[in-house]
Amino acid sequence: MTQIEQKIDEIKTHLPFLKNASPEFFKEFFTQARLQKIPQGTTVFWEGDACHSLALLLSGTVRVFKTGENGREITLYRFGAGEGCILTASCIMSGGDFPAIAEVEQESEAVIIPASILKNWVHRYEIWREFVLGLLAQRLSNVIATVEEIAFRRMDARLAEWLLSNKGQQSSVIQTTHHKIAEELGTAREVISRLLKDFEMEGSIQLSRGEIKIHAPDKLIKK
Amino acid sequence: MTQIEQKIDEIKTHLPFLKNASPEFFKEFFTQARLQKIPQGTTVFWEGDACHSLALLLSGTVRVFKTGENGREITLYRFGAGEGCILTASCIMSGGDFPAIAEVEQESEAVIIPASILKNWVHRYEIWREFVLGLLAQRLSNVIATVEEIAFRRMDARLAEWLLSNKGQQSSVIQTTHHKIAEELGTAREVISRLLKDFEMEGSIQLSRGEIKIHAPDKLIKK
DNA sequence: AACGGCTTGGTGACTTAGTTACATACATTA
DNA sequence: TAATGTATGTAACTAAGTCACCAAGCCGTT
Repeated sequence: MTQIEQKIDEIKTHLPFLKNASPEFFKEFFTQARLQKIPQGTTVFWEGDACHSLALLLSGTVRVFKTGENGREITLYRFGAGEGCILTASCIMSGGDFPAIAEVEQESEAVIIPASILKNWVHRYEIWREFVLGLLAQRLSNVIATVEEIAFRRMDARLAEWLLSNKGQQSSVIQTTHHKIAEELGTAREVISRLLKDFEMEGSIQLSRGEIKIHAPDKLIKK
Repeated sequence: MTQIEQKIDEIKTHLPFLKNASPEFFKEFFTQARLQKIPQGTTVFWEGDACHSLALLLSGTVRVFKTGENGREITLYRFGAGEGCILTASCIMSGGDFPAIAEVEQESEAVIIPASILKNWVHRYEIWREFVLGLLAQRLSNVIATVEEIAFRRMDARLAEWLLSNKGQQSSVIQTTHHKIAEELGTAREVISRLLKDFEMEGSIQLSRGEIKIHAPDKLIKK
């Protein structure tokens, strides 16, 4: 197996929709696709950017978020291997601007598809259409779920849930700062510190600098 | 001009994308399309519904909203003539459930397209694709704007804005209840009553049962 | 080790928003 | 006009967000 064949194989495992592609699309995809490593911390899109290309991730994760005047942030969703920044696709198709900020959280390797090619493929290949529409639909329901979260649920419940779904399988330790959690959930650092202190008081967790240890997950579930 | 020709003409003015349609698509559209009147108050979709057809509005408006356990509601967006319930299209294309509730606010006349036909057209007609993708992209950015609103902006500012954008051109009177405004903005009736009272105290508006009269729009703009 | 600067977390006081539980006021119809 | 239902007012309390500042831990330099 040549190096190129190996790479193609790797890309296929990360972008499963390619497995059902016609030979024609398959060939064209690999003719146009350009591989690129994107280092951690890179801002892929700024709010208001025109979109010139779509990134399909093979590895790493990207966080898409909004910022408010007061400097607070809220995460809309993240995407990882096999997914693309569908907001890009959305604004390529509709000609609008990118309405948020997208930042690479963990170093990513991505296939870059120029905007004009993306649009062309949407019209020519069913499999690509299905892929793009599927992602778009999924994002829409992600963001609607976010609206529901922040409109109706209490902060302590959201925080408890976040803690539970962000601990490792066995470890039960989370390495993060109060500030980062606040940006996840769209609130202020002080609010998170306060609630975490409460959780610590009731014995659910234990706090130390840059680290949260979960002692009683069952107590958190009940929130 | 026959009655049918007249109707076709009317539909064309409400669904402008048809003006650029190929004769082939045009013919098929009018073969499949079924006209239907939907009375006010009808719930078009319940949360969790499977979607069997898409409604394209010729007149009237539909409100799409979420409800929380405590009975509160929040409006995600509304759509009117020339637009379709794109969440339907989204879940038709991705096979998911409808993640919210859609209710007819003002009696509507709609063209009903069965799910299977919709999907078929997406693959066959560029003009239909553009239409569907355009709506989808627009909804996504609507809902993202909603997230920003509720995550970062103060209630008094949101209420002031709502009042200003819901008054008539000259009238400056809004016929509604505090309860309905609360459901628009995703908060409790008491909060709206309190803020409106404050606005009245400072002389911006005047309250009476079922009615809000705006006296000093400039004071509201500053919020 | 001592210093300074930076990051992280803690805290109190205050404002805004959401909840609970009623009390009134108005409007429609029996 | 009595009864009922809808709309609004309000007080008391809890939850969340803001502001101002402090303290502790961390890291590099001297």
